Amino acid sequence: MDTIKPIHMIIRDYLLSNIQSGEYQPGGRLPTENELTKKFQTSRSPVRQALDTLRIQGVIYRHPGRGTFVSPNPGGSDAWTLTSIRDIIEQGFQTHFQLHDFTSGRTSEELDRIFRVKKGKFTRIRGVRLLKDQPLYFLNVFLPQKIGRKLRVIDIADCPVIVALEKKLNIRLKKCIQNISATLADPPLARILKVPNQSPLLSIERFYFTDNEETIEWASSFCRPDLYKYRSVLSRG
Amino acid sequence: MDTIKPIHMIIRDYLLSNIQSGEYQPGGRLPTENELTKKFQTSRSPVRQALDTLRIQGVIYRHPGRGTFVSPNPGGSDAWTLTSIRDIIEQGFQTHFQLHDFTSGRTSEELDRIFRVKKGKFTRIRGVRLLKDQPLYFLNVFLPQKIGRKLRVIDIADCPVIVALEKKLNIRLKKCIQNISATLADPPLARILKVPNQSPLLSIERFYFTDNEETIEWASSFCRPDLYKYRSVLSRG
DNA sequence: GAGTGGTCTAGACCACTGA
DNA sequence: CAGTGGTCTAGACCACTCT
Repeated sequence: MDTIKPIHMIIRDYLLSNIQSGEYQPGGRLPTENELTKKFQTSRSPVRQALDTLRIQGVIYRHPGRGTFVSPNPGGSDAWTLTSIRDIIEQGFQTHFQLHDFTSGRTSEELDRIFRVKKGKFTRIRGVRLLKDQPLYFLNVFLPQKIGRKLRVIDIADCPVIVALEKKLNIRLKKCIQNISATLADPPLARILKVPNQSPLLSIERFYFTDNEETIEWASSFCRPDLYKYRSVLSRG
Repeated sequence: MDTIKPIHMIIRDYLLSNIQSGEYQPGGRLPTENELTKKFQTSRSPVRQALDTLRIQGVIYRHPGRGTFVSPNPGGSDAWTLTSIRDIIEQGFQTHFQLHDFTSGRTSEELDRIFRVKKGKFTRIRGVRLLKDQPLYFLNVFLPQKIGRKLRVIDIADCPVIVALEKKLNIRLKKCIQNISATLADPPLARILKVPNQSPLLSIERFYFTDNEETIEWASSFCRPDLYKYRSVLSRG
């Protein structure tokens, strides 16, 4: 926490926490821009910036002449809504990670290609993420070894890997690209996830980037489709 | 086209088309805010609004002090990047739809729940979307019958259903919520998609909403994971 | 008519990067 | 140092909605 938070983020977080707490009900009306400028003693710009962020994430919707409203069903059902890196982090804190192994010194041409290096060495972290002792997904994370060796098992025991990178090593993740596909559970995966052999699995691959578009982490996960549904919101460009 | 396009959309489309045409190369630098304000004879606000939109969609990234750059690999590989409703529409135009059937008068309690009505009647459209004669996914669309009966087969022959709704019926779609999961191909689906029985399929369910958060269309699709990969971009909230 | 959000103007100060 | 993007101010006009 070396920098102060801009006003638009303060307003965004204020609204978000009031929506999550139920202060503003789904379908209910939010304060108008005018009211927010008065409440936070600011101008329209930061207020609109906060509201734009929430609208893009599908949290609210707005209608000229009528007002701003909370979108129905923000996360009510069993689906995980992931619209920003914040959501991935929050998901990590709401679930529990069971570490399988944590090894260093691995090499592969595929990893060289992903991280755009030559004959690199990498650290691999594998484990299962659980919700109430139910396995949600199997996770397979690769980091450049020069970064991975600075991490200890204790660092990733109670927080997501990306949070450990940010807090311990002060690496700021700026962007994440996801590829989503479907696959079948082979016998080891089936055993780990407690599903029948040859079950369908949701396969999510994530590339994490820093400020400079450097790839800093590659994660591949295999999710139980009955327990883990992926939800996203698209709006008008 | 009854309304004029705001400046920020003009700028956004200008940049987008120059990126897609290769005028601005991946990793290359875009004009600065200052240059864009001069080029379009406008102030910073609409310029920033255009750039913010593109950044959220992962098309560009920005760095204080350095400039604005085109993100690498915007859609280069075989994955479909869907970050807005525009992308879904564009995907529809880049592929071909083979209609299977188009029926009206269907009822079901599940549909009543989805469209928040009581004992409603619905129109169902089913078919396959192809790329170069290869089946990408099987599509199953439901609309309220009062809307569906205004559509003719010809209306959806050469454009996506959502475009037909907008052009023919002047219904403006504002938001789309997607649920993504994985499932297995049953024999009929396997035959249609030309994959082995019990193959894994990516299952994408989409709810389309109007201005007023009214559900106007429900679409369920089953995608071949080898030909259809779903990609999305997450950024810092 | 009063209020809403959408758009836009014309300034300002800041931290940061590169030469 | 001049230039970049990030943030913010204090206005303005518009189309739309509600009553």
